[in-house]
Amino acid sequence: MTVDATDVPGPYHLEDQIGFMLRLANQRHMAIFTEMMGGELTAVQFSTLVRLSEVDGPISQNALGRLVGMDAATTKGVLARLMARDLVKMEKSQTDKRRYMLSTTQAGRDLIAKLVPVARQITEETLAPLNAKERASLLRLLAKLY
Amino acid sequence: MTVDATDVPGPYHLEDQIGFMLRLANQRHMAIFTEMMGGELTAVQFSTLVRLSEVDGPISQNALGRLVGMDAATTKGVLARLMARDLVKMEKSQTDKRRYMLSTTQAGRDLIAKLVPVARQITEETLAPLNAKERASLLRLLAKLY
DNA sequence: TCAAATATATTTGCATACATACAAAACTTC
DNA sequence: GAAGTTTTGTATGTATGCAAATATATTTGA
Repeated sequence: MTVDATDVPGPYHLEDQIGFMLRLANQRHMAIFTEMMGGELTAVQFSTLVRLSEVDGPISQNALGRLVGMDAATTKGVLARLMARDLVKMEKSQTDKRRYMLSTTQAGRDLIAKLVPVARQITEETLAPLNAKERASLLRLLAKLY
Repeated sequence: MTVDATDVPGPYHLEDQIGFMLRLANQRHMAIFTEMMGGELTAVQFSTLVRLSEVDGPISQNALGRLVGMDAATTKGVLARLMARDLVKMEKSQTDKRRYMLSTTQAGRDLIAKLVPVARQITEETLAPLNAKERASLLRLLAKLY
């Protein structure tokens, strides 16, 4: 009877856990985002507005939420805040009475145009510790995880 | 006068942004964590309890929070929930009247012993799409980001 | 066609997470 | 040892994020 080293896991270090590291990296990014965006939009609000301006046909609330990776409850709150600032508008669908049809306002499109360059700088600042090859590698690996 | 291609940024795609990808990858991990942990502890509660059992000398609230990457306000809530379940205990420091000295209870240590194997499985499940080399690379790159 | 399954939206409750402001205690420095 | 700074803990408000329950409307399939 022999001992198999693979049966003996090493010590459990938080720093070796993907979840712990994802949380810390995300926190660092969020700090950079909040600071550089100067409180204009949160990261989720920005993503949502960018997506809506991309599809820019009218789209339902849930469908837009899915495109940004938010569940229905979260989506409702994010859109409520965007609408309160007149960056997004909502109309009842004629064909499907459950739906609201969402679209950007001119103010929403103007704000996106202004903030996209800032968002590029935020990405640059977050990735500053990595070279070009490492950046591509990281994005590729993250994309595999979901 | 010539045109420099580096002056013309390409289109802005959310999928190329590190922040968007970090958020999605983290979400996927959290879903796996919540499901496999069966509601015993949240990811942050687990990390906090593991850290506290590692240092296992008494430690102040803020100091523990910093070791897990939480701010003071978040730390307070997390510890309140762990204490309510008798996984952590708190005593007033004699030498520093501002401080609470935190330590794990026997129930806390027992729970950690039971859950560490589950946490290993959660990490494995989250990283399932990657081979060994990719996993090491991802952890290394994430560690550079904060 | 009508019942069952789906899709959409809302609401509530709980758990991070950060900004901000505050009070008390301890430390540093001159 | 007094003044200024730092640390610790608390409280509040805002913003995700998910689970679960509810209600309504649409689509599907037997």
